[in-house]
Parts: sequence; C-alpha cells; structure tokens
Amino acid sequence: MVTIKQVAEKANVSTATVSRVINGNYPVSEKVKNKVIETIKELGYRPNSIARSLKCNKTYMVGMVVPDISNNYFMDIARGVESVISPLGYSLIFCSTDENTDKELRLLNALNDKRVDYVLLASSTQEDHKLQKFINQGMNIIMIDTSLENLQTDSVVEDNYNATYKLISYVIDQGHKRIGAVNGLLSVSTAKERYNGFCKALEDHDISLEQSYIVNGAYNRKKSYEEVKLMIQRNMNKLPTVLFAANNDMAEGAMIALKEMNLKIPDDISLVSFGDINLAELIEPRLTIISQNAVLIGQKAGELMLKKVSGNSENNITKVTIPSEIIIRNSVKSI
Amino acid sequence: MVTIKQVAEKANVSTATVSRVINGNYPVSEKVKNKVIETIKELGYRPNSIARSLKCNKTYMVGMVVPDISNNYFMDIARGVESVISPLGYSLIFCSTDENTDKELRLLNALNDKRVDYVLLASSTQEDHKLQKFINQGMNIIMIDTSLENLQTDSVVEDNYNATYKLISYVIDQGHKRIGAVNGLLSVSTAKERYNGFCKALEDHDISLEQSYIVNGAYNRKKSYEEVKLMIQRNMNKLPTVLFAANNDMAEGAMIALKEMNLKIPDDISLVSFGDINLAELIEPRLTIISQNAVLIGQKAGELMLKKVSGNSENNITKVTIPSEIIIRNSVKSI
DNA sequence: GTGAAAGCGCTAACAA
DNA sequence: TTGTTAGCGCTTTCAC
Repeated sequence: MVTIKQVAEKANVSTATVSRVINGNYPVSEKVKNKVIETIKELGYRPNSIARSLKCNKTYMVGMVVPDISNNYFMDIARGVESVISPLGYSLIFCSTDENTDKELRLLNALNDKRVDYVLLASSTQEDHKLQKFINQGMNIIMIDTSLENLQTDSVVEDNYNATYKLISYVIDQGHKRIGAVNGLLSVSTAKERYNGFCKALEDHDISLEQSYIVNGAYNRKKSYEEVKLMIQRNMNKLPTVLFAANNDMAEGAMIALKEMNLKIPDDISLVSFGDINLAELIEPRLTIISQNAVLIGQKAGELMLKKVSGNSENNITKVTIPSEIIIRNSVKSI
Repeated sequence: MVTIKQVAEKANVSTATVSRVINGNYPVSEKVKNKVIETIKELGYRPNSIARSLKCNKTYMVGMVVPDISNNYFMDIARGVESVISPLGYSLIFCSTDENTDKELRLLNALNDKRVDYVLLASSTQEDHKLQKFINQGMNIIMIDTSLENLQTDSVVEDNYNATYKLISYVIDQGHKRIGAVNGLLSVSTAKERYNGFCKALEDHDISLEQSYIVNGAYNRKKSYEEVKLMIQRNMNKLPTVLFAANNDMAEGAMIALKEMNLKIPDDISLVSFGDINLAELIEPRLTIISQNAVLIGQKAGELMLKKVSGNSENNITKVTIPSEIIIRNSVKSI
C-alpha cells in the first residue's frame, strides 16, 4: 500500500503539503497542488483511514445494535439510517444481540474499543446502569425503537402506548369482549408500553382482562407460534374472539398456529398486530395493523446523529417520537 | 479515554509491560502481572483498537457488500457469516450497492481505505478488470453468491445452472410446453447461469423458447410485478402454462401480479422459483422451488475467510459450490 | 506557501 | 523479566 510519505518523496514535497492538498484545508500554490495531485493519481495513493482515525479521533463508523438481525423491521431501520449517513461517508457496523443482555454488553464494549463515532441501540436489556456506564465513558448513544426511562440519552421511538390503545379500542368498538394478547419480552420498553396501552384500553371500556388469554411470545416467531397453540388448546371451550400480537414476527407465528389449528381469521378468531407482516399483499385476510414506519425511524436517527456530531445542536437530550397510524383491513370480525 | 500510558504510570511499569500483560505473548512475573491487571480494572482501561490496527495492520473488520440489503436471502448469508466470524472477534460492515456498479466500486474503495481484513462480495457488476485492480492492490476478496469467470479469487456460490436445469426438467415432465421466465439482471452471473440452465432444459426436451414469455425482472420485486403484468397482457390469447422466477423477490412480484389479474396458481398458471419466498408457510399454494441454503453459504464464506487469514491454507484459489435441492410442493399443475 | 517535527495509542525489536 | 525506543500513517502546530 502506498503511503503519504512515498507520495511526498516522489513529488518532492513534504508530507505536510500532501496532506494539505488532500484535505484542502490550508493554502497550497496551484503549481505544487497540481504536481501532488498528479503524483497521487500516478501512484494510486489512497489515505489510510485507520491512521487518520487515530490522529483525528474520528472513525466515521456507526455501530448499530439490534436484537434480531433477521427481522425486517430492524433491517428497514438500518436502510433508513444508511441512506442518511452514507452520503456523508459514514459506514454502519451491524450487530445482533439475539436479545441477550450479555451479548449486548459485549458488543457495546467491542464498538467502544473500535471507537465508533456513534451507536444506535435497540436495546433488549433493562440494566440501564450498565448502559449509563458507557455513556459516562463518553460513548455516544442514540436509543432506537426502545428506550430506558432512567437513561439520559437521545432516542427515536414509536408511540407504542397510544397506538396500541387506539387499536384495541377499535377492536372493542367492533364488539369484541374476549381479547387475548401475544406479548413481547416485557423487559423491553416497547413490549411493556404496548401491553400497557392494551390494558388501559380494556380498563377504559370495562372489559375484563383474562389472564389465560395472555401469552408471552418473547418477540419471537417460533415462541409465539408455540404459545398461541398452547393458549388455544387450554381455552378450547371458550376461545378469545380476537388476538393482539405485539409485533410482526409474533403475528406471523400466531397466523401459522391458527392456520394449523384450522381456525379461520377473522371468522373463528380475529387478529390484529403492531407492525405489518412480510408479504402482506399476498396473505389472506389482510391484517388490520398499526403501521410502523421503520425506514423513517432510521432516517430520523441518522439525522439526529448527524446533527449531534456536527455540533449544530444544543447539548440537551432529544426524544423523537414517531406517530403510528392504524390501518384497518379485514382481519377483525364485527360482532 | 484512558490509555496504556496512564496504566503504565499508575502501575509503575513500562507501557511494554502493560502490553505484554494484555496480550499474554511474552513472559511477565506473576507479581507485576497482578498489579497491572488490577490497575487496568481500576482505571477501566480498554485497548484502543484503532491504534492496534494501525500498528498491526489488522482491523478485525470484514466488509460485506451485497446488491440489496432488504432481501432476506442476503441477510441470511450475513447471519451465517456473522455466526462464524463473530466468536473470533471480527465485525461485519454492511454495504448495499443497489445493483449499481459505481456505488459498488465506491464502497470497495471505502472498505479498502478502512483496511478491512476481508471483503465478502456479492457483485452485480461485470467489470472484472476493475475488481481485479482491488485484488492486485492486495485487497482480500471472497465472492459470494455471484462469481466472475475471469477473476482470480475465492468464491462460494450455488449450483445455479444444474439446479435450474433440474427444476425446469421437472416442470416439463409435468407436461408443460409453454414456459415463461422472469430473469434477473443477466449481467449478474447467477441470473445468467440460471437462464442458461433454463434454456438448456428446454433445448434438451425439444421445447421451443418463446421470447414473448421471457421478461427481465431485474432481480427486483417491483420490476417483476410490472413486467409479468405486461407479459400476461400481451399474451392473453395464448398464456404460458408455467412461469419460472429466477429469485424469491421476483417470485413474490409475479405472485402479486397474477393475483391482481385473477390468475390462480396453479390452475390458471403454474409458478416455480429459484429460492423460497417470505412467509412461505402462510401462502397458498405452497411454491415448488429450488431451496437455497443462504445461512450455509454465509458460514462457508466465513470459514473460508478464517482459513485464509490464519494462513492455514495453500495459496491457491478455492471455489466452493453449494448444492441446491428441489422442493416439490403444489404450485405446478400436471397437464 | 512550505517544511520539520511532534504525537495520536499501541506493539515489538533490542538492550539490559 | 523488564524498560527504552522506533515507528505504524497520518495531521497540525510552529517556524521560516
């Protein structure tokens, strides 16, 4: 690999001058500049980012930590982020925690060692003090999707509570009284907020919460599939009339379970979901859902990061909440 | 951020000694070692990877360049790679080219500047000489999914030609004679190979190739949707009896188009695909496909990379071909 | 407008 | 077994 020194020697200038030409931050005479540029081309020289990073304390790398790399929702967020930051020369390092707190912490350490400029974190831990440590060490973190109450940091999240409240209220308006839920990991803020919105909607409409209808799908398609099956089996004599899945993966798991048990949606049981399933266009019935704008979340997070690193922002904490809207299709029966 | 120097001062040793303790590559007395370890903990010291990288010429970063970050197929490959390399301390940098040669080249340059240890490249360009330049510069590249004939580099690919040949032969055995195809970008090796297998199967069974049934879906769901619609419209009086989609995305696009035009699979038209669609469990009819093992491709690529960087491999070029199998379900009508 | 030189944080000869 | 030191490739201050 050719270095700045080689360029300098060949062009008969100092390394400082070459550096100035590359960065264009100090005056260089036209003549010298041209010569240097020519030499750079001739030698095919490209500056070593590692050396630059060491010197300038800036890596142009952003760590993105999510619970599940195979969930389209997070991939969409990633695309949103990438579209915003990549034009400014930033690269994304992707990490998947598999919803494991230890792994999450290990990954954050690794990213810290790598001196990434920023971390976008969809956390699945509730150990805010451990995250706080990273922040205290000077790590820049923006929480995405999830947030932790006691954590002093920027975040871009959805309006989980209100959106769920509205969706469940709609379901109740359709006459449903036996309402089940497939929850995500309640240790994660999104799952908790969604469930809270769910419960509040029931309460406000004087519908009783039937514990036997509530299952823990752990934000996991397979788990949801299994738990929904068990739930249906144990409630065969009195099934819920509608099910709320707290995310897309779990909605898919639930659909597969219902299909296997020959329960038709919405005739035998209705289903609604927070977030849209894959290939929604092809699957009957079309699900009534809360539509998430994952790409937008990514973009907002990217923009926020850019603003922060450019210093064009007051030092206060920014909390962005993306509104979600309900899309009514035909998976809820009117009773 | 605390540095090795601060640790050394506080522990009353030289930075060299601290380095030795961290890396455990040279003898250090128990006493000194313990003291250093203690100081490291006390100060919360963590080595700066950037500085290490500069010194050691090793970044523990792997660039992964794919045409489309939102396609599950590539995400699965990524998961496979990650599962293999992450335990050894490597991180993945993800890049999406959007099937754009310029962007691909730009990304490769950026990764080169970042001195990533390896690049896993699913290329969508055919400019092998430009890629060759990177290799000549000393960049380590493993081609995944795609490959370029004239390029001297390792690769992990599928058996596109033979798998397609078998699938189309099966379709012909079911009595089909009017056979259409939704091709990927024929500039990409996978698309070309699949189409070649397609053509050869027709030829060997004396079936004529009807150009009007062949469309270019550009490996793109939307394009496939549009092109299939047009193709159906212009062949209304004599439709193909079966369609072959060269990847999952395009199969989805084709399904949506057929559904919109009220053509039932397989009654009105049969459909087969290279690679499985999303949420296959829920979609009727179940598609007859060539099953791809994307995670396995990723793992193989990861393992190959690890072997190469450890030097435990002869310097020759390794070409891994993953066999694909046909999964017969019920999207092909027997005629 | 240009060059010399220090230094970012680390590792690895070499010396002791 | 330990310390001294050079140097990885770059940027930037300071002098000229």
